[in-house]
Amino acid sequence: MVSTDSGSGSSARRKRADARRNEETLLDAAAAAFVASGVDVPVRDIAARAGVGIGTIYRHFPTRADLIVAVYRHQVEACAEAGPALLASSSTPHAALVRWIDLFVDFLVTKHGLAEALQSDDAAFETLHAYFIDRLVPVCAQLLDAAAAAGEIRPDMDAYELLRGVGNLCIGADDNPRYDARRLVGLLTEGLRLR
Amino acid sequence: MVSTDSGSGSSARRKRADARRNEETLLDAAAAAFVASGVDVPVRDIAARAGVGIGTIYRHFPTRADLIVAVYRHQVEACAEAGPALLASSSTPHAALVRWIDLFVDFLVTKHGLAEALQSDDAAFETLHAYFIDRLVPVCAQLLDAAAAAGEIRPDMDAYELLRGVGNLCIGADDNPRYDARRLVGLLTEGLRLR
DNA sequence: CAAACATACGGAACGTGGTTCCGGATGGCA
DNA sequence: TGCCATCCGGAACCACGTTCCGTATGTTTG
Repeated sequence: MVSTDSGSGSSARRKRADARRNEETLLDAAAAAFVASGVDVPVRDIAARAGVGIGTIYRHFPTRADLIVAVYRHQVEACAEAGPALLASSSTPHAALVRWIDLFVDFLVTKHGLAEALQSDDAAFETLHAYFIDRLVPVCAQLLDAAAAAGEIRPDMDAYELLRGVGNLCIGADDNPRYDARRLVGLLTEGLRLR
Repeated sequence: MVSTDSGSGSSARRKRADARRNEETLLDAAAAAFVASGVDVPVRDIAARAGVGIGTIYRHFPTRADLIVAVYRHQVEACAEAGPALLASSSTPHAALVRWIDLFVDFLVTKHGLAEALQSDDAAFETLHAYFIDRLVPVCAQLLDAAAAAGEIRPDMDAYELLRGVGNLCIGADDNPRYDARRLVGLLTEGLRLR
């Protein structure tokens, strides 16, 4: 589905060996650079870290967003797949929703600058934005629907809006002891509740 | 208190006439540019609009943050002063808090890019950040205290955290019909409520 | 009124970071 | 081994913030 033509792709023509090697190296270098300096680390730094030229990055990942998506794809997929699982294993749909959102928040606040990039209106991040929305909004909608059907939350909440809100609340959450995104998100889900 | 040495300042030495004129022109040009292209409009554009050189901007406003603060100072002051007034005129402290936050949200969502700049960790925006915090956190704290004393909200909410949260929720709120910051902020204040 | 000085102006120039482009290198294959 | 498609490196270009200094102009003083 999500054409991962890298790695051991079999469809289309096989890429040259050095190209595949470089793609791997780049993903590792980017992941390390993101941890060290945030997702807005200069492209040149990633290239240097990987020991390749700048052009090589752009050939493999046409935009910075593609690189970010590639680095975090596994984790986003895991988050998306956790939705239905939580719905099945939690005591109530609302509990599942809260836990799932916690998962999302945990993911965002531990990736320096990712929440910022996600909400940026810079055209370069369009792909990133689209990927998160495409993958996570349906999951969130399913959880919201279940909770609404169970009469636990107000029925008029839009999944896209909620996810953006949560994402926004995660901005600036790292290294700021005075700002606890989790608490605010908790307030939000509490406000969602019907009473 | 907030030394506005421009305009008709009397303390210290009087600035040269052309300098005072330019400062006025720049404030007008910046305000217009912010409306037209957001607060992150290129400095050169503001200079061109004002018909002055780039150096002139930097002499009057050493950082972009200083310019933004100067442009919006009146509105921020008005918002700050509205706090006690609302507390006196509203039926309950919680109502006053909600109305005051609405005021703040209205201000932020109508200034393209201001919410983003406010939460940016860019060192250049330090002054902007500090000004908003200094001026608005005490007001918000007063409203929170009153509502907490009245037993209307949970007593453990920090004013700084709440303001940052609200500010974050305002990011990307303009020209996006799918994202209504006001509704999410409403959810937040609802979640604050004791029940 | 004019000289002399302080103050302010304009914009070239520099640093940084993203992105493009193309001459040269190199893996895959006959 | 030789050829060609593919890929690599990094110089070069663009956009933007910011600095710096030679020049211009308001202001003061003789």
